[in-house]
Amino acid sequence: MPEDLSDTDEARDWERLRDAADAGARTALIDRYTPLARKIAAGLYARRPDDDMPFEDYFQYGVVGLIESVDRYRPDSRASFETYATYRIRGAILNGMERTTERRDQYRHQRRLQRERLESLAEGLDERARTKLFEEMVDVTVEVALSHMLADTGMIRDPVATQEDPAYVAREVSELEQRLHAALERLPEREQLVLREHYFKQTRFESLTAVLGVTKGRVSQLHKRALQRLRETLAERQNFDGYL
DNA sequence: TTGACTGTCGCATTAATCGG
DNA sequence: CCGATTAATGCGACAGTCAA
Repeated sequence: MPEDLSDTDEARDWERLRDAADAGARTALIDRYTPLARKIAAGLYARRPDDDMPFEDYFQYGVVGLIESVDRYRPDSRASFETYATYRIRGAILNGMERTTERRDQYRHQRRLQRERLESLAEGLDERARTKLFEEMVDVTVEVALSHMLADTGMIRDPVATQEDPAYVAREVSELEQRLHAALERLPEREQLVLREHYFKQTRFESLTAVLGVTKGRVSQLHKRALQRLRETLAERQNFDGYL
């Protein structure tokens, strides 16, 4: 975050975000407060009960909370954004820790896969590799976002249910959720199923073989293809790089 | 006690291949 | 060409062994 961003810039960003749903303003605001998320994550990390979760994940959950904050905060509300966001960021990290404890094994496994993907790019950063790195970042982000949201809400919110359930009507759905949901909806049925089962219910590929009537090798291929499609869809619309 | 080594398990991924 | 299977591969976690 640039140090010289003035309060005026920030006020203008809030205005652009609220009035015009300006993606650039949104990213700027997220960038501006990322250090806050890092600070809160560091505080919680220092008092961590165990070593199950690496710092990057505290931070990652913090950023998710920050994004939610930016999307839901009303500039004209009484509380300052920092106060509002601090509460949410903290909550997001604590939720993340709780879920992590509950699903330790699945979590570790998932992390390994994510790490692999990024580490495979660590060497020889020429221009082509950089492009690829960005694509991989989007890919990993999609996975992290999916596991976070699907696990958190039980399911990406169903638009039909949203209309019928007053509790949901009142609740704002974040832009990222909407995008993911839209992208997910566009996937072929079987690929959707793989993602929903795998990320929401932590269903192993082996168990999906019975549901889909295919072997786990095929499930893996469907999973890979689904992520690829999601990545392409999300990359079409820009600004996804603001999420990590 | 410790830490290096080895084997095994459970999992996802991938290359090769098949069949419609 | 596309969807699917099979077999091989790779990886982390974990447990057991054994010498230092």
